[in-house]
Amino acid sequence: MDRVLNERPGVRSVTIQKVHQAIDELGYVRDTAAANLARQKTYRFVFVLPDWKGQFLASLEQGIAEIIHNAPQNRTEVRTIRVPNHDHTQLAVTLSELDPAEVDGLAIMAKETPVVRDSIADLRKRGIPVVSLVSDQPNSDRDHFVGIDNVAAGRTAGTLLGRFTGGKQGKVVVVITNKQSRDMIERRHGFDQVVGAEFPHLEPLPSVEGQEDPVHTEQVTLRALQQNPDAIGVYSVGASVQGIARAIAAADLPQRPVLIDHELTQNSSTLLRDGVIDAVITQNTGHLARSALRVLRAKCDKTPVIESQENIRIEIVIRENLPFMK
Amino acid sequence: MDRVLNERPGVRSVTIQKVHQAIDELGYVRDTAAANLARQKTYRFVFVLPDWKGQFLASLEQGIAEIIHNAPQNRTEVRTIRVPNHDHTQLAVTLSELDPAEVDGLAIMAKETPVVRDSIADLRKRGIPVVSLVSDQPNSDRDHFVGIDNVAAGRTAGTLLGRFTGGKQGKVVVVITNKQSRDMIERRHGFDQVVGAEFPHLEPLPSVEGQEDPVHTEQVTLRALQQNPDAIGVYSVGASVQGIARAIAAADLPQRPVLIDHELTQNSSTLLRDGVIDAVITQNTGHLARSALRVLRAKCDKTPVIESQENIRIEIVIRENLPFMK
DNA sequence: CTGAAAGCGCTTACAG
DNA sequence: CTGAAAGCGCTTACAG
Repeated sequence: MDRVLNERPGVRSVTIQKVHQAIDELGYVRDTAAANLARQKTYRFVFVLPDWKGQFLASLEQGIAEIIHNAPQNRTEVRTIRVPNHDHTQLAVTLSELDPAEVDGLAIMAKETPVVRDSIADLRKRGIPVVSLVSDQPNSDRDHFVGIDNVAAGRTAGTLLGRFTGGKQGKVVVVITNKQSRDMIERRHGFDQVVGAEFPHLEPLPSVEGQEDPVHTEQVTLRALQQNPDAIGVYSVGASVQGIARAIAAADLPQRPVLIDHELTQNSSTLLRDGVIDAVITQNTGHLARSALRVLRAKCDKTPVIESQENIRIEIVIRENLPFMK
Repeated sequence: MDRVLNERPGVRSVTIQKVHQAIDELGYVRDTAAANLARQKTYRFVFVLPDWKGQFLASLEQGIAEIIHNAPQNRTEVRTIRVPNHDHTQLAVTLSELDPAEVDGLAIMAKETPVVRDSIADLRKRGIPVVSLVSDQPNSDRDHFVGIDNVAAGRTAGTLLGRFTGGKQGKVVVVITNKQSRDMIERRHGFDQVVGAEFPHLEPLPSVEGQEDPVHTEQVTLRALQQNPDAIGVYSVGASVQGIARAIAAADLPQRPVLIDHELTQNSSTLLRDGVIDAVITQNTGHLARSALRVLRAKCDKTPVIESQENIRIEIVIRENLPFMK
C-alpha cells in the first residue's frame, strides 16, 4: 500500500486500482504524523539570506529557528547563510559550494541577477529543489515563490496614502532599499499604478535609494524633503524607517507628511504607536518560514503543494490593530 | 518518565529531580505527534453557535470541520449545535443536556445572559472545560476567550472611517446585529472612543438593530439614511452588509457614504471589490477554530496555554489586499 | 513506587 | 512484484 500512496515504481496497475478503490470506500486519510515518525530520513535545508542587520530578517531567521525547534517530529534541519548583499561573486560561490549529497533544498532571498539565475538553474540540475523567498526570481526556474504579491502590496500602500492624505494635492517622497530587488520594483510599480489611476492629485517623486543603511537612508530622505518641503506623503518601500523618521523630524516641515511603511518590526511598531507612521503593510515572517519549509518538503517528497495554504497574506497594520509584540 | 512529564501522582521527588536534570542536559523535546499516536484517547468537543445563516458562521463551522478532517492524528471529534439566538430556554436546555461522560469540552458563542453564565458555571462544576468564542462571557468563569479584542476592532473601524472621510464633518449611521452580544457592545464602544477623541467632526448616531435578518437590516438602515441624508459614513458593526448595501443604493444619497464592515465573507468581498465597502475589519475563522481546539485540548490535558500563539489578529482588508477566496 | 511489554499508524529494508 | 517483520517515540495497562 505504501508503494501506491507514495507513487513508487514497480506496482501493477491492477493493484493500484484496487488500493485506490479501497481508499475511497473507507474514507482513508493518511496520518502524516505517523508517517514522519516511521520515516527516519531528515530533511537538510539551506536558507540563503542577505546580510543586512534589519529586524525583518532577524525575525524571519528567528521564525525558522522556532519552527524547527518546536516541531522535531518533522525531522528537518536548517542552516542559514547570510551573504553580503552587494557581493555577487560571494553569492555565486556560496551557492556553487552547496553539495547535493548534503543539502535537500534551498530557500533564497536575493536580488534578481544573472548570477543568481544561473546558480539556481545549476542547483536544480543537480536535483536540489529551490524556492525564492520574499523577493521572487521569476526568470529562473525556481520551484516556487514564497512571499506576497508585491505589486498588490504596493497598490495597498498607494491606496492608503491616497486616502489618508484626503484628496489634498502634493508630492510624495519614495524611499527604496535598492532598485534591483524584485520586491522593491514590484511594490513601486503597484504604488504608481494605483496613484496614477485613482489619486491623480498625488505626484510620486523618483525613488531615492537607502542602501540598507539607516544613516544613508536618513541623508537621502532629508535631502529629498528639503528639496520638496511641500511633500504631503512619504512611502517607505522597504528602507530603514528609523532613518526616514529621523529625516522627517530634522526636515522641520510645515505639516507632518503621511508615512506608509513596509514590514512590521519593533521599530515600526514604536513609530506607529507614536503616530509617526500612519500604516504598515506587512507579511507574517512565521508564515513565510513555515510555508518555505512546507514547500521544500513537498518538493523533496514530490508531493503536490496546496496553493491556497501557501498564499501569504498582505496585512495592514495601523495603531489601533497593532498586535502585542513580545 | 511518562509519569514525570505528565505530572502524574505517585512519583518520588528524587526521581522527578533526576528526570528533569536529564531532560535539561539532553535538550529533550517531547514529540507530541508520537504521543498522540500512542495515546488512543479521543477528545470529544461540542461547539454551540447561534443559528443564523450568515456566511461568517458557515465559514467558522467549515473551518472546524476541515481542521478535524485534515488532522486525524489529533483524534478529536467535534459536534456543532446551532441554537436559535433568541431562545434563552433552548440554549439552557441544550447546555444542561451535555453529559460530562460524553463531552470533554465546550466552545460557546452566545449573547451574554444570566442563563448562559449559570450554564457555564454548571458545566465547569461538572468538570468540563469551557471557552467562549468570538463574543466573550467575561463574567462567567469560562476557562478562556477565543477571539479578537473587540474594543480595539471598533477603534480600528473608527480610525479608518475617520481617515477615509478626510476631515469632512457629518453624521455616521451605525448598524448593529443586536445590543446584547458582547462583541457588538465592545466594538461600538471602541468606535465611539476613537471618534470622540480623534475625529470630533464625526457624529455617530445611535445604533439601529438589524436582528440577524438581511431584510430587516435593509429596512432599518434605509430609514436611518432617509432621516439623515447628509450622513457621510456607515459603520456596519456586525449586521448583514448585503442589507446595508441595498439600503445605501435605495436611499439615493447625494454622495456615497464611506462604509466600514466587519467579517470578510463572500458577500463583503464582492462589495469591497465593487467599491461599495471601503474596508472590512476581520478575524480569520480558521485561526479561531484552531485556537479553540488547541485551548480545549490543553485544558483537558491540564497543559499550559501559550498565550502568544492564541492571540487572534484584527485584520484590515481593503480592495487592494483582498485575498483570493475559494 | 518502577520496569518492561505491547501497540498507536506508518515506512523501510529484507525475504520470498 | 508482494508479504511480513522490525522499528520510529511515545502511552497504556500490567507485572513486580
